[in-house]
Amino acid sequence: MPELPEVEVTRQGIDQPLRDARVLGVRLGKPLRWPLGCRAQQLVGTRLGPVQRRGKYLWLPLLRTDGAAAAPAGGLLVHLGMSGSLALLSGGATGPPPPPPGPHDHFDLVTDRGTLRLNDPRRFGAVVHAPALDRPPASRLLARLGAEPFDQAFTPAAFHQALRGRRTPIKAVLLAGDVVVGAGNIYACEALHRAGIHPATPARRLGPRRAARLLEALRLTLARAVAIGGSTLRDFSDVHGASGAYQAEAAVYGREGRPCPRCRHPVRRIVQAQRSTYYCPGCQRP
DNA sequence: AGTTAAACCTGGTTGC
DNA sequence: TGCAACCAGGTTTAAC
Repeated sequence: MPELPEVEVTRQGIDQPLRDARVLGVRLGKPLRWPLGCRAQQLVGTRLGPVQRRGKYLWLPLLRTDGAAAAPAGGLLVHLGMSGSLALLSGGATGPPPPPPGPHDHFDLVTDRGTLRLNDPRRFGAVVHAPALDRPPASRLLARLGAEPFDQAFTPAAFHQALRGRRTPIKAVLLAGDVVVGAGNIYACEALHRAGIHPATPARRLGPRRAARLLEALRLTLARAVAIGGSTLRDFSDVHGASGAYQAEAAVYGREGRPCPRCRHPVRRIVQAQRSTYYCPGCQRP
């Protein structure tokens, strides 16, 4: 489920409501992809700092307040995997207690401003404690990530340069996330369609003009998705339970056999790197 | 070194 | 209706 837009929508939903929230407790459900990496009790009494996003990861900084001074207590690195979502529930001092956890609710962060609950049926997601973003295990998980797509320092020329020498299909390069992060299967397909580039094109065959066009298409696609709440295929919802709307305006993803909105050719499905790729053979060129 | 499979886990859909 | 096979938003790890 969650690609960059869904993660960013989630970040925006929890950042302000949980700013400075005091952690009152932690509840763990079934095991996620990796263990938490610290004792739950270690988090109690800390306060939440500004929630950040790196790629498809969220970073929830925790500060320990010792009298007047605020000492870093590390933070939580959260990944939503394929089927995860976060919900912000009432609780603590703000209202009625949160509903009891369901069978797929695997992590609760109970605070005085509500309970942050991770629901993840497939359990590919994770909540991992680290002393800092640039220290293990966070640094190890983030080490291979490419540029942030909205980083203006990541220029079309830099993107073009990063694609040189890679004969892997451009779709697979976008998915790998070691050049630029954020696109998963939906938005990789959509960005390539918007750019008019065939997904099987070897990355190194993209010249500076098409590379620039693809980066711009990726930015427009991701920004549009963030603006309308991301995509909800099945599991995803924002922290208030609302669904995204992008899936309704996808041009090719999940639309095999239906006409391309740009040129009316039937959308085709192929498999690349064990994933379905949707594209239009009429207006996406190798 | 660069690319490609296998693995993690659950649930919904499709087909016999 | 029952059941097997296949599919799904991601990423790490091991193997060609």
